[in-house]
Amino acid sequence: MSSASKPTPLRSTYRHGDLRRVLLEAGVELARAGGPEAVVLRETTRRAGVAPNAAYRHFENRQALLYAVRSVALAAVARAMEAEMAAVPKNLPLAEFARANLRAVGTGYFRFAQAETGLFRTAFGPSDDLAERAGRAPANAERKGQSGLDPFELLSAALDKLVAAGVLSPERRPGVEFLAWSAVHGLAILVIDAPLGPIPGAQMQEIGERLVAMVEKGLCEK
Amino acid sequence: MSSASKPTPLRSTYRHGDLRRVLLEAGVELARAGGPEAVVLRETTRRAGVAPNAAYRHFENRQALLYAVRSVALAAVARAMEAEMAAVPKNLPLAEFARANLRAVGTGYFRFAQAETGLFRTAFGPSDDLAERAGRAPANAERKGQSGLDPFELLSAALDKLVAAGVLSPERRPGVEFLAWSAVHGLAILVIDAPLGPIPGAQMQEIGERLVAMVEKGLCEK
DNA sequence: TGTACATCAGTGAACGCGCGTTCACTGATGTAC
DNA sequence: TGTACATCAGTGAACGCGCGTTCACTGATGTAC
Repeated sequence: MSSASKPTPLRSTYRHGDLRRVLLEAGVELARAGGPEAVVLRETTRRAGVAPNAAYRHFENRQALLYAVRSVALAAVARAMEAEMAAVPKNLPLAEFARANLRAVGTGYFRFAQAETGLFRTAFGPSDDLAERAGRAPANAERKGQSGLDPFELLSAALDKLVAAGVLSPERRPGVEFLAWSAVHGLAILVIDAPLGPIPGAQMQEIGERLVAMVEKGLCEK
Repeated sequence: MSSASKPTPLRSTYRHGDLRRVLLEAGVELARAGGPEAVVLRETTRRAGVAPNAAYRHFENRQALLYAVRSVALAAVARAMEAEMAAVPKNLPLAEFARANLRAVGTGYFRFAQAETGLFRTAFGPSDDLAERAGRAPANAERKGQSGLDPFELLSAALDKLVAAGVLSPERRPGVEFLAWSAVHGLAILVIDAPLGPIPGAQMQEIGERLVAMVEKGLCEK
């Protein structure tokens, strides 16, 4: 047991004890820096200071690790949205509160996309596994925020509040989350990928506000 | 020169004569089937019936090939939008025509995303080369439609028409393309990646219409 | 019209890379007696 | 309290894969004379 020659022991025991968590955290770190395609088994184990195949004791394969990371990322998005919602003044009139709440959902989402691009892309990027898309991976406690809701459920709840406050008519309610989500997600992509060319940062904030206003207006008014 | 033993000659001359075009077409085909990450040098040359390194006579590297493919994809999007716009009745009142024109831009874009997902993702996917993002690859004739406008320019033109028709006030005009683009692009992503889970195809068409209506309303009304 | 020659498009072989995954193993741990 | 043993988390080595890219080459083409 000559321990001096090893490059970085990082752990004195033969058994790790908490490798699953450490691998997951390393995977999240990779996702944060490089998006879903950066979540790679070999690098993950390297960071955990462990042999590449050790991961197979805790994850069936690379895809399974990526799922776990994605759940963490989704939870992070949810928490960012919740934080934004928590900043909405509680003493507003009902209708106004409901609107502010929806705006908070949008800006929370949007800000997270700006601040944590890699995690955002991991959370919402294409799931290359068709099984997941087909719904084989259903509701997952891991992907939720403190409120117990995932990002999409937070949006739905905000829209329900809008109906309850009489701002959005009930018959227009069904499917509205898809419209709202499309707009905000599209803006997030605009910021992340800049497919239309770079946008001056100064303009960005204003565009975000105008977009949310557009959604609110386009959705609610007769 | 025993030609019988070769697996598939595909070409009798030693020189190809038109390899650049053939490589580009093979690359487009790969993009069509698998998006930007499928545009891979070795497979492209394989399809062209040529040694892998032959590509370097025509493209500096893989990235250069991908750019060329992206330009073709952008031109295809532009043509799809133009086709949709051409279907707008010419005899409508000015304001109505301008609105219909904007809707055509949106639905053309959206339909292309549905019909040609791989090319769409190639056209608008993240450009992993920062140089391109920074603007080193400026206006490119290749990426335009018959009208000489690229997809983004088509959208801008439609919005200008909206102003000219008095539907959109001039002071609200600046930056509006980003709002409109965000909404429609977000919907396209919704369809392609289904990050919110599968959406019944029947609902899809309706959602598309409602989204475009939302944009129109949210943009124009006071 | 015929011949010598420069050009340069495509060849063949090889490189190093990092990846996911499988195999037979080893040795620390915790439990049963 | 002490010993034998089963468990199973992590090891070490290896596999095959497809990729981008570089090298020195070869031989068909078109031009100059």
